[in-house]
Amino acid sequence: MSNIRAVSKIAGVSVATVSRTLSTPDVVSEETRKKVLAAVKETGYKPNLMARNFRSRKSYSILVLVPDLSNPFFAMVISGIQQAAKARGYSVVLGNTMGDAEVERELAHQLHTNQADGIIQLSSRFPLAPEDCSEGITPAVINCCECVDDDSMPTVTLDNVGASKAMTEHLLGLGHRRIAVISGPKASPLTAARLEGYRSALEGKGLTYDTRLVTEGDYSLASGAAAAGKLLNAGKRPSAIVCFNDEMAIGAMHAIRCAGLSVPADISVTGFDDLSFAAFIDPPLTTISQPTETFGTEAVALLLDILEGRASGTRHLTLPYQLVVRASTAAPRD
Amino acid sequence: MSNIRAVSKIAGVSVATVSRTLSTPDVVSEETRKKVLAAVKETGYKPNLMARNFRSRKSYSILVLVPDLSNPFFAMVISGIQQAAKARGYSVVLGNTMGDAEVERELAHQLHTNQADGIIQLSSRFPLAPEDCSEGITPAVINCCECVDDDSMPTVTLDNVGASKAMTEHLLGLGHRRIAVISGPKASPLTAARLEGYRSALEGKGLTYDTRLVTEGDYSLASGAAAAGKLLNAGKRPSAIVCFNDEMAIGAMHAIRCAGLSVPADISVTGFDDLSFAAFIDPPLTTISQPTETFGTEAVALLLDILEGRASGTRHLTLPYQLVVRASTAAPRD
DNA sequence: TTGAAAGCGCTAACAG
DNA sequence: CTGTTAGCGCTTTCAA
Repeated sequence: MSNIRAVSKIAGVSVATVSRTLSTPDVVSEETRKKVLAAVKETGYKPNLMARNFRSRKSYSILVLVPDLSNPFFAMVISGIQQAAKARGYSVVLGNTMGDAEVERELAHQLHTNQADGIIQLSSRFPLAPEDCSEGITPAVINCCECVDDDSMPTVTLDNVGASKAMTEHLLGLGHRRIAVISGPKASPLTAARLEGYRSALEGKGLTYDTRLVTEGDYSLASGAAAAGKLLNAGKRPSAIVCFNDEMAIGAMHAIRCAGLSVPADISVTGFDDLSFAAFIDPPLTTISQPTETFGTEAVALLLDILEGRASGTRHLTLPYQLVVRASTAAPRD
Repeated sequence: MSNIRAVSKIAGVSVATVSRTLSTPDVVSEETRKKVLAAVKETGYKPNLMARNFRSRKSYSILVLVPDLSNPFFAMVISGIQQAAKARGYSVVLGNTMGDAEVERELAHQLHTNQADGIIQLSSRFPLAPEDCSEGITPAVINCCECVDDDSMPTVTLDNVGASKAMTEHLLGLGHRRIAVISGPKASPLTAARLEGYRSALEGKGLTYDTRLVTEGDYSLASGAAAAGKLLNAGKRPSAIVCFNDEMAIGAMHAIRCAGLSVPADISVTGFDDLSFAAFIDPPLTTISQPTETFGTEAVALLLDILEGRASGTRHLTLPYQLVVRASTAAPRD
C-alpha cells in the first residue's frame, strides 16, 4: 500500500504538496498538480481515510439507531438517510437496537469514542448514557419519525395529530360511529399524539373517547391480530378499526377474516405508513402515507447543521402526511 | 476530551502502561493496574478508537452492499449480519446500491481507503473495481443470499435448486400441469438456479419446459402484477404460478384478483422468502422459508475467517430451505 | 513489569 | 505557491 510519502518522492515534491493537491487542488500550481497526479496514478495511491479522519478528528459517519430493521417503514427511512448521507460525504453505521435501551446506550457510546460524528435515533428515547453527555455541549443526536417529550433534541416528525385526526374524520365521514383503535405502545409519545388526533376528531363530531375501544399493539403483525381478536370478542363490535401502522392493520384484517367477517363490508380497517404492500393486498389498505425519503434527507441536514456549527437553535421539523383512501374502508353496514 | 497522556500523568505511569492496562491487562501488575484504572475513572477517559484503529490498521467495520434495503428480506438478513458483527466487535456500514454497479464500486472503494475491513455483498456482482483489486491477495469480499458464477468468491447461499424443485413438486403433487413462473432477472445466476429446480421437477414428471410459461420480473410488487397480467392474457391460462419472491407473488395475486379470478380456486400462487407478511395476507401464501438470521451469522463468520487469516480455502456454504404450505395453493379446478 | 521513543499516514501552521 | 516541521492519540518495539 503506497502512502503519501512515496507519491511525494516520485513527484519530486513534499508530502504537504501532495496532500494539498488532493484536498485543495486550487492552491497548487497547474504544473505541480500535474506532476503529483501523474505520481498518484503511477503508484495507484489511495489516501488512507482512516489516517485522514483521525487527523481531522472526524469519522464522517453517522450512527443510525433503529428499533427494528425488519420493519419496512424504518428500512425506507434508513434508505433515505443513507442516500442523503452519501451525498454529503458521510457513511451510515447501522445500530439495530431491538428497542433495548441498554443496547442503544452501548451503541451510542461510539459517539464518544470518535467512531461516529452524530446519531440519528429512530425511536423516542434519548440514547446517550449520562456519562457520555458532556455538560453544556449540544450532543449531535437527532430524532427522526418519532415524538419526544424532551424538547432539547432536534426532531423531524410527521404531523401525527393531524394525520390521525384526518383518518378518523374519513371514517366519521363514511358514517362510522364505533371506531376502535389499535395503538402503539401506550408509553410512547407517538402513540399519545395519534390518540390525541383520534380523540379530537371524535369530539368534533360530539362523540366521546371510549377507552374500551382503544387497544394496544406493538406494531407487529401478530399484535395487530391479537388486538383485533380482543375487539371482536368484547361487547359491541366496532364498525371500524384505526391501526397505528400497516402491519397491525394487516394483522387485524387477518383476525377479522379468521372470525368469518369481511373487510370492509363488516368492519373497515385503516393503516399508517403506506408500505408498498398496502396497495397490493386484499383489500387494498386505506392508510396514511409518510414522506420517508424526506425524513432521511431532513434528518441528515439537521444533524450536519449541528456538526458543522450551523445549529440555529433546536429545530423541530414537522412533515405533512397524506391520506390515501383505498378499499379497506367503506360505509358501515347498518 | 482526555487522552491517554492525561491518564498516564495522573496515574504516575507511562502512556505505554496505560495502553497495556487497557488492551492486555494481564501483563501489568495488580498494583499499577489499579492506579491506572482509578485514573481512567477520574478523568472519564475513553480511548479514541479512531486513533486505535488507525494505528492497528483495522477499521473494525464491515460494509454491507444491498441492492434494495426496503426489501424486507434483505433487511432481515442485514439485521442478522449486524447482530453477528456486533458480537464480534465489528460495526456494520450500510451501502444501499440500488442495484447500480457503479455505486457498488464506489462504495466498495472504502475497502481500499481503509474505511472497511471487508464487504458482504447481497447481490451477485463482484463489487470491486479492477484497480481496487490487489493482485494475488484474497479480497475480503463474501457473497450472501445470491449465486455467483465466479467461483473464487466465498458464498453463503440457499439450496435454490432444491427449494424451487420442492415447490414445483408440491404443485405437481396437487395435480397442476400448466405451471408458470415469474422469475427474477434472467441474467442473474440465482434465477438460473431456481429455473433449473423448476425444470428438473417438471422433467421428473415427464413434462417439458415451456418458455412461454416463464416470465421475468424484478422482484418488485409491480413487476409481479405486470408479469401475472401477461400470463393471464396469453393463450391458455396456467393453473399455478411459481414466483421467485413473496413480493412478486403478492403482486401476482393482486393482478389475478383484478382479472376477476381467485386464488387458489382458479390459480395457485407461490412465493419465496416467507416474509412475515406471508402468513397474514389473504390467502396466506405458500412459500419457501429461508434462514435469514443464519445467513447473516455465517456470512460474518466467513468474512472474519478471511480477515483474521483463518481462510481455509474458498468456502461455499449452502443452507437448507423449508417449504411452507399455506392456503394460496390447492388442487386445480379441472 | 515498566518506560522511552519511534512512528502509523496524514494535515496544518508557519516560513520562505 | 511550496517545503519544513510538528504533531493527532495510540500501539509497540527495545531496553532497562
